[in-house]
Amino acid sequence: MFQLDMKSGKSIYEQIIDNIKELIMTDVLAENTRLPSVRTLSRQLTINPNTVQKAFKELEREGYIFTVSGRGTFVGPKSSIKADPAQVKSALADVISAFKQLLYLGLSPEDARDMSVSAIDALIGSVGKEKGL
Amino acid sequence: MFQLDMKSGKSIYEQIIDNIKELIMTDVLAENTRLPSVRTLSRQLTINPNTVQKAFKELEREGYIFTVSGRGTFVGPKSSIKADPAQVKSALADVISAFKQLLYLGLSPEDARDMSVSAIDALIGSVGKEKGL
Amino acid sequence: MFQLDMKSGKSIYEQIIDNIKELIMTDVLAENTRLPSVRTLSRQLTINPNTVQKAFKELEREGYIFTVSGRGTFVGPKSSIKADPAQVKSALADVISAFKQLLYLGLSPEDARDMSVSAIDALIGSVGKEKGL
Amino acid sequence: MFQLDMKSGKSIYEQIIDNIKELIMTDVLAENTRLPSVRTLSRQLTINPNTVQKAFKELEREGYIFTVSGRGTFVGPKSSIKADPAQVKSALADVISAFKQLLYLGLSPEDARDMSVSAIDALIGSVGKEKGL
DNA sequence: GTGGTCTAGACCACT
DNA sequence: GTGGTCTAGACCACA
Repeated sequence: MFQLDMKSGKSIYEQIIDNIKELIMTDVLAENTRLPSVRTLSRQLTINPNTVQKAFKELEREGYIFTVSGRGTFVGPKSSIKADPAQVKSALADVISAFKQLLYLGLSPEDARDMSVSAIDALIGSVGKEKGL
Repeated sequence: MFQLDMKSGKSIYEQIIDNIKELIMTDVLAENTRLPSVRTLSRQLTINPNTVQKAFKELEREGYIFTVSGRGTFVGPKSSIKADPAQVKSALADVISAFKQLLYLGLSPEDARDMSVSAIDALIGSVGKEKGL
Repeated sequence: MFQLDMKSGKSIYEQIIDNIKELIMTDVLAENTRLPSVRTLSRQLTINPNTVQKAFKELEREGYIFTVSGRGTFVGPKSSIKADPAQVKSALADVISAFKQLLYLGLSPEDARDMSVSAIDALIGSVGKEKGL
Repeated sequence: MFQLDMKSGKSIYEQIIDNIKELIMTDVLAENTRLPSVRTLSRQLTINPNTVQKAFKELEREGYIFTVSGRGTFVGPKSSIKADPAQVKSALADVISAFKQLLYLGLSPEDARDMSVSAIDALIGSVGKEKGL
Protein backbone atom coordinates (compact mmCIF):
# COMPACT_ATOMS: atom_id res chain seq x y z
CA MET A 1 0.00 0.00 0.00
CA PHE A 2 2.76 2.45 1.01
CA GLN A 3 6.06 2.60 2.81
CA LEU A 4 7.15 4.28 6.02
CA ASP A 5 10.31 6.27 6.49
CA MET A 6 11.63 5.57 9.97
CA LYS A 7 14.24 8.33 9.79
CA SER A 8 12.01 11.09 8.39
CA GLY A 9 11.34 12.91 11.65
CA LYS A 10 7.61 12.61 11.08
CA SER A 11 5.95 10.17 13.44
CA ILE A 12 4.72 6.88 12.04
CA TYR A 13 1.23 7.80 13.09
CA GLU A 14 1.28 11.00 11.02
CA GLN A 15 2.83 9.22 8.06
CA ILE A 16 -0.02 6.70 7.98
CA ILE A 17 -2.61 9.47 8.14
CA ASP A 18 -0.97 11.52 5.42
CA ASN A 19 -0.44 8.52 3.15
CA ILE A 20 -4.05 7.39 3.43
CA LYS A 21 -5.35 10.94 2.95
CA GLU A 22 -3.22 11.19 -0.17
CA LEU A 23 -4.54 7.88 -1.54
CA ILE A 24 -8.11 9.01 -0.90
CA MET A 25 -7.76 12.52 -2.32
CA THR A 26 -6.10 11.19 -5.48
CA ASP A 27 -8.91 8.62 -5.89
CA VAL A 28 -6.50 5.71 -5.70
CA LEU A 29 -8.77 4.58 -2.87
CA ALA A 30 -12.31 5.16 -4.12
CA GLU A 31 -15.40 5.72 -1.98
CA ASN A 32 -16.56 2.60 -0.14
CA THR A 33 -13.30 0.75 -0.81
CA ARG A 34 -12.44 -1.48 2.15
CA LEU A 35 -9.17 -0.59 3.84
CA PRO A 36 -6.83 -3.34 5.04
CA SER A 37 -7.61 -4.33 8.63
CA VAL A 38 -5.61 -2.81 11.47
CA ARG A 39 -3.89 -6.16 12.02
CA THR A 40 -3.09 -6.70 8.33
CA LEU A 41 -1.72 -3.21 7.82
CA SER A 42 0.33 -3.33 11.01
CA ARG A 43 1.87 -6.62 9.85
CA GLN A 44 2.64 -5.19 6.41
CA LEU A 45 4.34 -2.14 7.88
CA THR A 46 5.92 -4.18 10.73
CA ILE A 47 4.69 -1.73 13.32
CA ASN A 48 2.57 -1.90 16.43
CA PRO A 49 -1.22 -2.38 15.80
CA ASN A 50 -1.93 0.38 18.34
CA THR A 51 -0.21 2.86 16.04
CA VAL A 52 -2.42 1.90 13.07
CA GLN A 53 -5.51 1.95 15.26
CA LYS A 54 -4.74 5.47 16.41
CA ALA A 55 -4.27 6.69 12.85
CA PHE A 56 -7.59 5.11 11.75
CA LYS A 57 -9.41 6.75 14.68
CA GLU A 58 -8.07 10.14 13.66
CA LEU A 59 -9.02 9.60 10.01
CA GLU A 60 -12.51 8.62 11.09
CA ARG A 61 -12.80 11.70 13.28
CA GLU A 62 -11.89 13.86 10.29
CA GLY A 63 -14.47 12.10 8.10
CA TYR A 64 -12.12 10.41 5.62
CA ILE A 65 -13.15 6.86 6.54
CA PHE A 66 -15.92 5.12 8.45
CA THR A 67 -16.08 1.87 10.34
CA VAL A 68 -18.71 -0.86 10.15
CA SER A 69 -18.39 -2.99 13.22
CA GLY A 70 -17.47 -6.54 12.34
CA ARG A 71 -17.10 -5.73 8.63
CA GLY A 72 -14.13 -3.40 8.47
CA THR A 73 -13.11 0.13 7.65
CA PHE A 74 -14.15 1.90 4.45
CA VAL A 75 -13.36 5.03 2.49
CA GLY A 76 -16.09 7.60 3.12
CA PRO A 77 -17.68 10.06 0.67
CA LYS A 78 -15.52 13.10 0.12
CA SER A 79 -18.46 15.26 1.13
CA SER A 80 -18.13 14.03 4.70
CA ILE A 81 -14.61 15.35 5.11
CA LYS A 82 -14.63 17.96 7.83
CA ALA A 83 -12.80 20.90 6.30
CA ASP A 84 -12.73 22.92 9.44
CA PRO A 85 -11.86 26.54 8.51
CA ALA A 86 -9.53 26.51 11.50
CA GLN A 87 -7.64 23.59 9.96
CA VAL A 88 -7.34 25.38 6.63
CA LYS A 89 -6.00 28.42 8.44
CA SER A 90 -3.54 26.28 10.35
CA ALA A 91 -2.33 24.44 7.22
CA LEU A 92 -1.86 27.73 5.40
CA ALA A 93 0.12 29.03 8.37
CA ASP A 94 2.32 25.95 8.06
CA VAL A 95 2.95 26.72 4.38
CA ILE A 96 4.03 30.24 5.31
CA SER A 97 6.10 29.04 8.22
CA ALA A 98 7.97 26.56 6.01
CA PHE A 99 8.41 29.26 3.39
CA LYS A 100 9.97 31.55 6.00
CA GLN A 101 12.50 28.83 6.77
CA LEU A 102 13.65 29.13 3.15
CA LEU A 103 14.19 32.86 3.65
CA TYR A 104 16.06 32.28 6.92
CA LEU A 105 18.49 30.05 5.06
CA GLY A 106 19.57 33.10 3.12
CA LEU A 107 17.64 32.57 -0.11
CA SER A 108 16.33 35.70 -1.81
CA PRO A 109 12.55 36.11 -1.48
CA GLU A 110 12.28 35.77 -5.25
CA ASP A 111 14.28 32.54 -5.40
CA ALA A 112 12.34 31.10 -2.49
CA ARG A 113 9.04 32.05 -4.14
CA ASP A 114 10.01 30.60 -7.51
CA MET A 115 11.25 27.41 -5.92
CA SER A 116 8.07 26.95 -3.89
CA VAL A 117 5.62 27.76 -6.67
CA SER A 118 7.46 25.43 -9.05
CA ALA A 119 7.30 22.62 -6.52
CA ILE A 120 3.58 23.25 -5.94
CA ASP A 121 2.86 23.31 -9.64
CA ALA A 122 4.83 20.11 -10.16
CA LEU A 123 2.77 18.50 -7.44
CA ILE A 124 -0.55 19.69 -8.87
CA GLY A 125 0.50 18.55 -12.32
CA SER A 126 1.34 15.05 -11.11
CA VAL A 127 -1.86 14.79 -9.10
CA GLY A 128 -3.80 15.82 -12.18
CA LYS A 129 -2.14 13.06 -14.17
CA GLU A 130 -2.84 10.47 -11.50
CA LYS A 131 -6.48 11.45 -11.44
CA GLY A 132 -6.59 11.18 -15.22
CA LEU A 133 -5.55 7.52 -15.15
CA MET B 1 11.80 41.88 21.79
CA PHE B 2 9.09 39.42 20.77
CA GLN B 3 6.29 37.34 22.21
CA LEU B 4 5.79 33.62 22.54
CA ASP B 5 2.63 31.82 21.52
CA MET B 6 2.10 29.03 24.04
CA LYS B 7 -0.64 27.32 21.99
CA SER B 8 1.09 27.39 18.61
CA GLY B 9 2.18 23.75 18.64
CA LYS B 10 5.75 24.87 17.99
CA SER B 11 8.10 24.32 20.90
CA ILE B 12 9.26 27.38 22.81
CA TYR B 13 12.88 27.07 21.77
CA GLU B 14 11.88 26.79 18.10
CA GLN B 15 9.81 29.95 18.41
CA ILE B 16 12.81 31.78 19.86
CA ILE B 17 14.99 30.53 17.01
CA ASP B 18 12.49 31.58 14.35
CA ASN B 19 11.86 34.96 15.90
CA ILE B 20 15.54 35.81 16.17
CA LYS B 21 16.25 34.53 12.66
CA GLU B 22 13.50 36.79 11.41
CA LEU B 23 14.88 39.81 13.28
CA ILE B 24 18.32 39.15 11.84
CA MET B 25 17.21 38.50 8.26
CA THR B 26 15.10 41.67 8.24
CA ASP B 27 18.05 43.67 9.62
CA VAL B 28 16.18 44.65 12.75
CA LEU B 29 19.15 43.12 14.55
CA ALA B 30 22.28 44.30 12.77
CA GLU B 31 25.66 42.57 12.72
CA ASN B 32 27.54 42.72 16.05
CA THR B 33 24.46 43.80 17.95
CA ARG B 34 24.50 42.28 21.41
CA LEU B 35 21.52 40.05 22.11
CA PRO B 36 19.87 40.11 25.54
CA SER B 37 21.66 37.74 27.91
CA VAL B 38 20.28 34.27 28.46
CA ARG B 39 19.02 35.27 31.90
CA THR B 40 17.53 38.59 30.80
CA LEU B 41 15.64 37.10 27.89
CA SER B 42 14.40 34.20 29.99
CA ARG B 43 13.05 36.68 32.54
CA GLN B 44 11.35 38.76 29.82
CA LEU B 45 9.67 35.69 28.32
CA THR B 46 9.07 34.16 31.78
CA ILE B 47 10.64 30.87 30.74
CA ASN B 48 13.59 28.88 32.01
CA PRO B 49 17.12 30.07 31.11
CA ASN B 50 17.97 26.58 29.82
CA THR B 51 15.34 26.94 27.12
CA VAL B 52 16.85 30.21 25.90
CA GLN B 53 20.31 28.65 26.11
CA LYS B 54 19.20 25.79 23.85
CA ALA B 55 17.84 28.22 21.24
CA PHE B 56 21.02 30.34 21.31
CA LYS B 57 23.23 27.26 20.90
CA GLU B 58 21.27 26.18 17.84
CA LEU B 59 21.44 29.68 16.35
CA GLU B 60 25.19 29.66 16.93
CA ARG B 61 25.56 26.26 15.25
CA GLU B 62 23.75 27.62 12.22
CA GLY B 63 25.99 30.67 12.14
CA TYR B 64 23.42 33.38 12.91
CA ILE B 65 25.05 34.48 16.16
CA PHE B 66 28.33 34.00 17.99
CA THR B 67 29.18 33.86 21.63
CA VAL B 68 31.96 35.42 23.67
CA SER B 69 32.03 33.65 26.99
CA GLY B 70 31.64 36.04 29.90
CA ARG B 71 30.70 38.93 27.60
CA GLY B 72 27.52 37.96 25.80
CA THR B 73 26.02 36.79 22.55
CA PHE B 74 26.22 38.80 19.32
CA VAL B 75 24.69 38.84 15.85
CA GLY B 76 27.15 37.34 13.38
CA PRO B 77 27.88 38.38 9.79
CA LYS B 78 25.22 37.10 7.40
CA SER B 79 27.98 35.47 5.36
CA SER B 80 28.58 32.95 8.12
CA ILE B 81 25.05 31.55 7.95
CA LYS B 82 25.32 27.90 7.00
CA ALA B 83 22.85 27.38 4.14
CA ASP B 84 23.22 23.64 3.96
CA PRO B 85 21.64 22.43 0.66
CA ALA B 86 20.10 19.62 2.70
CA GLN B 87 18.34 22.22 4.84
CA VAL B 88 16.99 24.01 1.76
CA LYS B 89 15.72 20.69 0.47
CA SER B 90 14.12 19.91 3.80
CA ALA B 91 12.45 23.33 4.09
CA LEU B 92 11.07 23.00 0.56
CA ALA B 93 9.73 19.55 1.44
CA ASP B 94 7.98 21.16 4.41
CA VAL B 95 6.33 23.71 2.12
CA ILE B 96 5.04 20.89 -0.06
CA SER B 97 3.99 18.83 2.90
CA ALA B 98 1.98 21.72 4.35
CA PHE B 99 0.48 22.40 0.92
CA LYS B 100 -0.66 18.77 0.70
CA GLN B 101 -2.50 19.23 3.99
CA LEU B 102 -4.54 21.92 2.25
CA LEU B 103 -5.46 19.45 -0.48
CA TYR B 104 -6.33 16.78 2.09
CA LEU B 105 -8.80 19.18 3.66
CA GLY B 106 -10.77 19.03 0.45
CA LEU B 107 -9.65 22.25 -1.23
CA SER B 108 -9.32 22.12 -5.00
CA PRO B 109 -5.68 22.17 -6.16
CA GLU B 110 -6.33 25.53 -7.83
CA ASP B 111 -7.82 27.11 -4.71
CA ALA B 112 -5.01 25.75 -2.55
CA ARG B 113 -2.41 27.08 -4.99
CA ASP B 114 -3.98 30.52 -5.19
CA MET B 115 -4.33 30.74 -1.44
CA SER B 116 -0.70 29.75 -0.86
CA VAL B 117 0.81 31.98 -3.53
CA SER B 118 -1.21 34.95 -2.29
CA ALA B 119 -0.02 34.37 1.25
CA ILE B 120 3.59 34.07 0.07
CA ASP B 121 3.34 37.24 -1.98
CA ALA B 122 1.79 39.10 0.92
CA LEU B 123 4.70 37.97 3.08
CA ILE B 124 7.33 39.01 0.53
CA GLY B 125 5.61 42.36 0.08
CA SER B 126 5.65 43.09 3.78
CA VAL B 127 9.27 42.04 4.20
CA GLY B 128 10.22 44.23 1.26
CA LYS B 129 8.51 47.19 2.88
CA GLU B 130 10.25 46.60 6.21
CA LYS B 131 13.65 46.52 4.56
CA GLY B 132 12.83 49.61 2.58
CA LEU B 133 12.23 51.69 5.67
CA MET C 1 30.05 0.12 27.55
CA PHE C 2 32.69 2.59 28.70
CA GLN C 3 33.80 4.57 31.72
CA LEU C 4 33.88 8.25 32.47
CA ASP C 5 36.87 10.07 33.90
CA MET C 6 35.55 12.72 36.25
CA LYS C 7 38.93 14.46 36.60
CA SER C 8 39.87 14.58 32.92
CA GLY C 9 38.97 18.23 32.39
CA LYS C 10 36.75 17.21 29.49
CA SER C 11 33.05 17.66 30.17
CA ILE C 12 30.97 14.54 30.68
CA TYR C 13 28.94 14.96 27.52
CA GLU C 14 32.12 15.40 25.45
CA GLN C 15 33.51 12.20 26.90
CA ILE C 16 30.36 10.35 25.93
CA ILE C 17 30.58 11.76 22.41
CA ASP C 18 34.23 10.81 22.01
CA ASN C 19 33.75 7.33 23.43
CA ILE C 20 30.82 6.55 21.15
CA LYS C 21 32.59 8.00 18.12
CA GLU C 22 35.51 5.74 18.90
CA LEU C 23 33.30 2.67 19.23
CA ILE C 24 31.64 3.46 15.91
CA MET C 25 34.85 4.25 13.99
CA THR C 26 36.49 1.05 15.24
CA ASP C 27 33.39 -0.96 14.22
CA VAL C 28 32.75 -2.12 17.77
CA LEU C 29 29.31 -0.62 17.23
CA ALA C 30 28.17 -1.67 13.76
CA GLU C 31 25.62 0.12 11.57
CA ASN C 32 22.04 -0.15 12.83
CA THR C 33 23.12 -1.38 16.23
CA ARG C 34 20.76 -0.04 18.86
CA LEU C 35 22.49 2.11 21.46
CA PRO C 36 21.47 1.87 25.12
CA SER C 37 18.52 4.15 25.84
CA VAL C 38 19.13 7.57 27.30
CA ARG C 39 17.80 6.40 30.65
CA THR C 40 19.72 3.11 30.68
CA LEU C 41 23.04 4.70 29.81
CA SER C 42 22.51 7.48 32.34
CA ARG C 43 21.88 4.86 35.01
CA GLN C 44 25.00 2.88 34.01
CA LEU C 45 27.19 5.98 34.15
CA THR C 46 25.33 7.34 37.21
CA ILE C 47 24.77 10.69 35.55
CA ASN C 48 21.68 12.68 34.64
CA PRO C 49 19.64 11.60 31.58
CA ASN C 50 19.79 15.16 30.21
CA THR C 51 23.56 14.89 29.91
CA VAL C 52 23.30 11.70 27.84
CA GLN C 53 20.54 13.31 25.78
CA LYS C 54 22.81 16.24 24.97
CA ALA C 55 25.59 13.92 23.80
CA PHE C 56 23.21 11.86 21.65
CA LYS C 57 21.78 15.01 20.03
CA GLU C 58 25.24 16.18 19.08
CA LEU C 59 26.17 12.76 17.68
CA GLU C 60 22.96 12.82 15.64
CA ARG C 61 23.74 16.29 14.30
CA GLU C 62 27.13 15.06 13.17
CA GLY C 63 25.56 12.03 11.47
CA TYR C 64 27.01 9.26 13.63
CA ILE C 65 23.68 8.03 14.93
CA PHE C 66 19.99 8.45 14.15
CA THR C 67 16.95 8.43 16.33
CA VAL C 68 13.54 6.82 15.97
CA SER C 69 11.25 8.42 18.51
CA GLY C 70 9.67 5.87 20.80
CA ARG C 71 11.96 3.09 19.56
CA GLY C 72 15.49 4.10 20.36
CA THR C 73 18.76 5.42 18.98
CA PHE C 74 20.79 3.57 16.33
CA VAL C 75 24.24 3.67 14.74
CA GLY C 76 23.98 5.33 11.31
CA PRO C 77 25.82 4.46 8.10
CA LYS C 78 29.37 5.80 8.12
CA SER C 79 28.61 7.56 4.84
CA SER C 80 26.31 9.97 6.64
CA ILE C 81 29.06 11.33 8.90
CA LYS C 82 29.44 15.02 8.16
CA ALA C 83 33.19 15.61 7.65
CA ASP C 84 33.02 19.37 7.43
CA PRO C 85 36.37 20.68 6.07
CA ALA C 86 36.13 23.39 8.73
CA GLN C 87 36.07 20.67 11.40
CA VAL C 88 39.16 19.00 9.93
CA LYS C 89 40.91 22.36 9.95
CA SER C 90 39.87 22.96 13.53
CA ALA C 91 40.99 19.51 14.71
CA LEU C 92 44.36 19.98 13.01
CA ALA C 93 44.71 23.37 14.71
CA ASP C 94 44.07 21.61 18.02
CA VAL C 95 46.87 19.12 17.31
CA ILE C 96 49.26 22.01 16.67
CA SER C 97 48.03 23.94 19.66
CA ALA C 98 48.61 20.95 21.95
CA PHE C 99 52.02 20.40 20.37
CA LYS C 100 52.95 24.01 21.11
CA GLN C 101 52.14 23.38 24.76
CA LEU C 102 54.87 20.72 24.74
CA LEU C 103 57.34 23.30 23.43
CA TYR C 104 56.24 25.86 26.03
CA LEU C 105 57.04 23.33 28.75
CA GLY C 106 60.66 23.58 27.68
CA LEU C 107 61.02 20.45 25.58
CA SER C 108 63.28 20.75 22.55
CA PRO C 109 61.35 20.80 19.25
CA GLU C 110 62.99 17.52 18.29
CA ASP C 111 62.04 15.77 21.53
CA ALA C 112 58.49 17.08 21.31
CA ARG C 113 58.20 15.92 17.71
CA ASP C 114 59.56 12.44 18.45
CA MET C 115 57.32 12.06 21.47
CA SER C 116 54.22 13.10 19.52
CA VAL C 117 54.90 11.01 16.43
CA SER C 118 55.62 7.95 18.58
CA ALA C 119 52.36 8.40 20.44
CA ILE C 120 50.45 8.82 17.17
CA ASP C 121 52.06 5.73 15.67
CA ALA C 122 51.31 3.72 18.80
CA LEU C 123 47.69 4.80 18.50
CA ILE C 124 47.44 3.92 14.82
CA GLY C 125 49.07 0.56 15.48
CA SER C 126 46.58 -0.33 18.18
CA VAL C 127 43.60 0.78 16.12
CA GLY C 128 44.87 -1.26 13.20
CA LYS C 129 45.11 -4.33 15.41
CA GLU C 130 41.58 -3.87 16.76
CA LYS C 131 40.16 -3.60 13.27
CA GLY C 132 42.15 -6.62 12.14
CA LEU C 133 40.60 -8.89 14.75
CA MET D 1 52.64 42.86 21.06
CA PHE D 2 50.01 40.41 19.82
CA GLN D 3 46.35 40.20 18.88
CA LEU D 4 43.42 38.42 20.46
CA ASP D 5 40.80 36.44 18.58
CA MET D 6 37.48 36.99 20.33
CA LYS D 7 35.65 34.29 18.38
CA SER D 8 38.32 31.57 18.65
CA GLY D 9 36.66 29.58 21.42
CA LYS D 10 39.80 29.88 23.53
CA SER D 11 39.38 32.20 26.48
CA ILE D 12 41.18 35.53 26.41
CA TYR D 13 43.06 34.50 29.50
CA GLU D 14 44.49 31.40 27.80
CA GLN D 15 45.30 33.35 24.65
CA ILE D 16 47.39 35.83 26.64
CA ILE D 17 49.26 33.01 28.39
CA ASP D 18 49.94 31.12 25.16
CA ASN D 19 51.03 34.22 23.29
CA ILE D 20 53.48 35.27 25.98
CA LYS D 21 54.83 31.74 26.36
CA GLU D 22 55.38 31.65 22.60
CA LEU D 23 57.22 35.00 22.64
CA ILE D 24 59.42 33.80 25.48
CA MET D 25 60.22 30.35 24.05
CA THR D 26 61.11 31.85 20.66
CA ASP D 27 63.39 34.40 22.37
CA VAL D 28 61.41 37.33 21.03
CA LEU D 29 61.16 38.30 24.69
CA ALA D 30 64.64 37.72 26.14
CA GLU D 31 65.46 37.03 29.78
CA ASN D 32 64.99 40.06 32.07
CA THR D 33 62.98 41.96 29.45
CA ARG D 34 60.31 44.06 31.12
CA LEU D 35 56.78 43.15 30.13
CA PRO D 36 54.17 45.87 29.55
CA SER D 37 52.29 46.67 32.75
CA VAL D 38 48.93 45.08 33.42
CA ARG D 39 47.23 48.42 32.80
CA THR D 40 49.12 49.14 29.58
CA LEU D 41 48.53 45.71 28.13
CA SER D 42 44.86 45.70 29.08
CA ARG D 43 44.43 49.07 27.34
CA GLN D 44 46.25 47.82 24.22
CA LEU D 45 44.06 44.73 24.02
CA THR D 46 40.94 46.65 25.13
CA ILE D 47 40.12 44.07 27.78
CA ASN D 48 39.60 44.07 31.51
CA PRO D 49 42.82 44.50 33.61
CA ASN D 50 41.65 41.61 35.83
CA THR D 51 42.01 39.28 32.86
CA VAL D 52 45.61 40.33 32.22
CA GLN D 53 46.41 40.14 35.93
CA LYS D 54 45.15 36.57 36.09
CA ALA D 55 47.24 35.54 33.08
CA PHE D 56 50.38 37.11 34.61
CA LYS D 57 49.79 35.31 37.90
CA GLU D 58 49.56 31.99 36.08
CA LEU D 59 52.72 32.69 34.08
CA GLU D 60 54.54 33.56 37.29
CA ARG D 61 53.33 30.37 38.95
CA GLU D 62 54.73 28.36 36.03
CA GLY D 63 58.07 30.18 36.25
CA TYR D 64 57.98 32.03 32.91
CA ILE D 65 58.04 35.52 34.45
CA PHE D 66 58.76 37.14 37.81
CA THR D 67 57.53 40.28 39.48
CA VAL D 68 59.54 42.97 41.25
CA SER D 69 57.21 44.95 43.42
CA GLY D 70 57.01 48.56 42.30
CA ARG D 71 59.27 47.96 39.27
CA GLY D 72 57.26 45.67 37.01
CA THR D 73 57.12 42.18 35.56
CA PHE D 74 60.10 40.56 33.83
CA VAL D 75 60.92 37.50 31.72
CA GLY D 76 62.55 34.88 33.90
CA PRO D 77 65.44 32.53 33.08
CA LYS D 78 64.30 29.54 31.05
CA SER D 79 65.83 27.27 33.68
CA SER D 80 63.14 28.35 36.15
CA ILE D 81 60.28 27.07 33.98
CA LYS D 82 58.53 24.31 35.88
CA ALA D 83 58.30 21.47 33.36
CA ASP D 84 56.18 19.27 35.53
CA PRO D 85 56.21 15.72 34.08
CA ALA D 86 52.48 15.65 34.74
CA GLN D 87 52.05 18.67 32.47
CA VAL D 88 54.10 17.03 29.72
CA LYS D 89 51.94 13.95 30.02
CA SER D 90 48.79 16.04 29.89
CA ALA D 91 49.93 18.04 26.85
CA LEU D 92 50.86 14.84 25.04
CA ALA D 93 47.43 13.43 25.87
CA ASP D 94 45.94 16.56 24.29
CA VAL D 95 47.94 15.96 21.11
CA ILE D 96 46.56 12.42 20.94
CA SER D 97 43.05 13.54 21.77
CA ALA D 98 43.08 16.14 18.99
CA PHE D 99 44.56 13.54 16.62
CA LYS D 100 41.70 11.17 17.43
CA GLN D 101 39.25 13.89 16.43
CA LEU D 102 40.81 13.78 12.96
CA LEU D 103 40.15 10.04 12.82
CA TYR D 104 36.55 10.50 14.01
CA LEU D 105 35.94 12.86 11.11
CA GLY D 106 36.49 9.91 8.79
CA LEU D 107 40.08 10.55 7.73
CA SER D 108 42.24 7.47 7.19
CA PRO D 109 44.85 6.98 9.93
CA GLU D 110 47.56 7.46 7.33
CA ASP D 111 46.10 10.73 6.04
CA ALA D 112 45.60 12.02 9.55
CA ARG D 113 49.18 11.09 10.49
CA ASP D 114 50.67 12.71 7.40
CA MET D 115 48.64 15.84 7.88
CA SER D 116 49.65 16.17 11.53
CA VAL D 117 53.35 15.43 11.06
CA SER D 118 53.52 17.89 8.17
CA ALA D 119 51.92 20.59 10.28
CA ILE D 120 54.31 19.87 13.15
CA ASP D 121 57.32 19.96 10.87
CA ALA D 122 56.15 23.22 9.33
CA LEU D 123 55.86 24.67 12.82
CA ILE D 124 59.30 23.48 13.90
CA GLY D 125 60.80 24.79 10.69
CA SER D 126 59.34 28.24 11.20
CA VAL D 127 60.35 28.35 14.86
CA GLY D 128 63.87 27.35 13.87
CA LYS D 129 63.97 30.22 11.40
CA GLU D 130 62.68 32.69 13.95
CA LYS D 131 65.36 31.64 16.40
CA GLY D 132 68.00 32.05 13.70
CA LEU D 133 67.13 35.71 13.24
C1' DG E 1 27.82 40.32 35.24
C1' DT E 2 28.28 36.49 31.23
C1' DG E 3 27.76 31.77 29.08
C1' DG E 4 28.54 26.45 29.96
C1' DT E 5 27.51 22.38 32.32
C1' DC E 6 25.01 19.48 35.29
C1' DT E 7 21.37 17.52 38.41
C1' DA E 8 16.63 16.24 39.72
C1' DG E 9 12.39 15.64 38.43
C1' DA E 10 8.33 16.49 35.47
C1' DC E 11 5.05 15.97 31.38
C1' DC E 12 4.31 14.89 26.55
C1' DA E 13 3.62 12.08 22.16
C1' DC E 14 4.62 7.92 20.22
C1' DT E 15 5.64 2.58 19.99
C1' DG F 1 9.10 1.33 27.26
C1' DT F 2 11.28 5.34 24.00
C1' DG F 3 13.04 10.14 22.92
C1' DG F 4 11.78 15.42 23.29
C1' DT F 5 10.93 19.37 25.92
C1' DC F 6 10.77 22.11 29.94
C1' DT F 7 11.39 23.85 34.77
C1' DA F 8 14.01 25.00 38.97
C1' DG F 9 17.99 25.51 40.85
C1' DA F 10 23.05 24.80 41.33
C1' DC F 11 28.19 25.46 40.47
C1' DC F 12 31.96 26.74 37.41
C1' DA F 13 35.31 29.69 34.67
C1' DC F 14 35.77 33.93 32.69
C1' DA F 15 35.37 39.32 32.03
